Amino acid sequence: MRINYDFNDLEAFLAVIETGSFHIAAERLNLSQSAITRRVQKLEGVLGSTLFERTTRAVRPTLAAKRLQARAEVMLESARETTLVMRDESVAYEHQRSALVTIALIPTVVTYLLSPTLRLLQESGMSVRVRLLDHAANEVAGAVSQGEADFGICSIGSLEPNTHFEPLFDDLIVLVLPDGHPLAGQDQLTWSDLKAEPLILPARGTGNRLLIDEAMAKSRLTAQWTYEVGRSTTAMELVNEGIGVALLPRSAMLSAQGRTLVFRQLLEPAVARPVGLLTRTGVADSTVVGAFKDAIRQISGRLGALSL
Amino acid sequence: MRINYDFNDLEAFLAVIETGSFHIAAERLNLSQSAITRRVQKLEGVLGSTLFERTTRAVRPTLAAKRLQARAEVMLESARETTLVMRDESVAYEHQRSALVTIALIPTVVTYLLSPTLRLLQESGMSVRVRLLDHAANEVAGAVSQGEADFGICSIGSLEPNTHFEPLFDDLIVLVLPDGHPLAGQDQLTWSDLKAEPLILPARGTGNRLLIDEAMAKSRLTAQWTYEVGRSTTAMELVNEGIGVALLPRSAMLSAQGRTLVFRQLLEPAVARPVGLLTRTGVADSTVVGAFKDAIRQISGRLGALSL
DNA sequence: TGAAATTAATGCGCAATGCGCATTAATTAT
DNA sequence: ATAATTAATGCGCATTGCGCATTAATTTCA
Repeated sequence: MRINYDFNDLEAFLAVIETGSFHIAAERLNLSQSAITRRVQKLEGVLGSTLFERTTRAVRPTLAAKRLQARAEVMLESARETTLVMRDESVAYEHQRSALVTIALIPTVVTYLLSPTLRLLQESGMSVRVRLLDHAANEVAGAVSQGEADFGICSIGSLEPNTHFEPLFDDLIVLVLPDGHPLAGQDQLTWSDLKAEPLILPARGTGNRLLIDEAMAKSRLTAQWTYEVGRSTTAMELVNEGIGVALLPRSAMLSAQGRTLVFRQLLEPAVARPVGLLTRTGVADSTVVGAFKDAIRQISGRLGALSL
Repeated sequence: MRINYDFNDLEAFLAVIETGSFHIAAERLNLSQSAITRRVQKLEGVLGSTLFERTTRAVRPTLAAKRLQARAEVMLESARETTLVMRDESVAYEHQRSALVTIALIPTVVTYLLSPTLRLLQESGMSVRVRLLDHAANEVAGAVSQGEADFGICSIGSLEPNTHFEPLFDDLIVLVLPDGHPLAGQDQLTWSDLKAEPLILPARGTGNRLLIDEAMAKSRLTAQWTYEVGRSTTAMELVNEGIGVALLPRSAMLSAQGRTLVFRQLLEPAVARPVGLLTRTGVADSTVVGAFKDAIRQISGRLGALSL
């Protein structure tokens, strides 16, 4: 779809609605009145709506104009902000990074990997601020690629061209159930066992969702979800409250201790994703960042595979 | 501020970044390759950033380009939606959404409000898919304002001009501690008690963070955080693992049952944020959306204030 | 009631912008 | 070394956007 109006048309429109006059709007924007008329006429043509009921003596916005006003304001402000951000971002950004480690990570690895790492570094006397960008995997990759984070811990959902992935462990997709659920009585399940259950699935577009959709296709199931969530913690809350059953990474269950939740492996096919360090290529680590990575590798090697 | 680029420039830019090639992008948009080159050059000139590192054989987006990408996508989609809406094609748009409810919400209200609501609606026989956009408060407001969600449940961090906020309950900021912590022995604490603790704070730019910074300023404390996190669940994991103590909304503690965590109210000043329903103005609710909101109001009225 | 004042719409001509075609320059692949 | 590929640039033409001048319409005022 081609857009046949531009920000200057929106600017003229807003000036007219705010001043209630074409010629005053023209003065405001340092244009001629006829240029303002033409911009508004252009907008009316493209959008197919009369925006002002006007005489040579009075200008009144239509309902359509009122509906467009808020949108136009948002669009114009967004364009202004984008211009400013693109022109100013890099200097301020670089300056703020000197005393801080920023790690982008999927939240399910906090208990398993990050907490032991932070404890180890605390015990070794390291004192540094840590900013955690706890995102979904796609956003972790984006944050690393864009240099917002020094490095990432995620699964390889979407690799960016300027990043390198170092696997640490494999994370199985498991079925999360409330204790006492009929399916909890079996040690292992297949995807067909999900047929009659109200399902809680990860959001569209995530790597986990793609894997689940694939596995269901292999099992000739259609993905009949009832609830779709962005965060594994939300899913676990809903399971805990008896709303449904969820498909989640095994590592998410480490933060579920004390909950009346159980998990079961799904076979035919078993689904797993590698989780690891994501680093931007061509950028040297600071001493602190290198120490963080080494500590994570050490902890991961020590812990071994997640138990089932 | 005059905007000297337009939606077609953004469209060309996105086509190049998505295809990784000027001439493929040109094919996609039914333009010549030289027109694509010129549009990108124009954008680079206006925004003052090189967007692609390119040879005649390879095109790579710069960091600046990755930053611009998300913004450009939003701006272009907003313009497209505006065009459709103004042409009254929104009738078809609304029709496609009738079998699904999309709710944007801060995750801390899942246990307290959403699960009881979903259970109530399940018991009343309502069968509908629910998409949960479980975001930070600013993103909830954005999702509602842009029509991505039918409504939101959030605290009033950033109100968008086309939204209406209906308060449901007040959410206190509390100190979250591991059981057995020295400060856990007191029923109530002041902000000065935090001085010697490794602090886990919400991310910059969030409403909770602003409130906390304010309260610390009032107590003549500087915000000496050690860890900064995006999600309250990450904070709770870190507290549970003994990494530090966290400042979180009271409602977050409802999902901490079974954990060896306790919370304590902070006084002088006591800090609270109203949490409620966020609705886009000028848009009528479908029957299903109205039922969801009524159920939430009913549950909230029944539950009353969060206990301390 | 008629004349004056005001203001949006339109015609005209000129400058600016955007485009495709053809060509050049650069970079890979063979 | 040559061929193939692809982004950049020159050129000319069509389209778009503008201000000035004028027209048409609508109020205001004596």
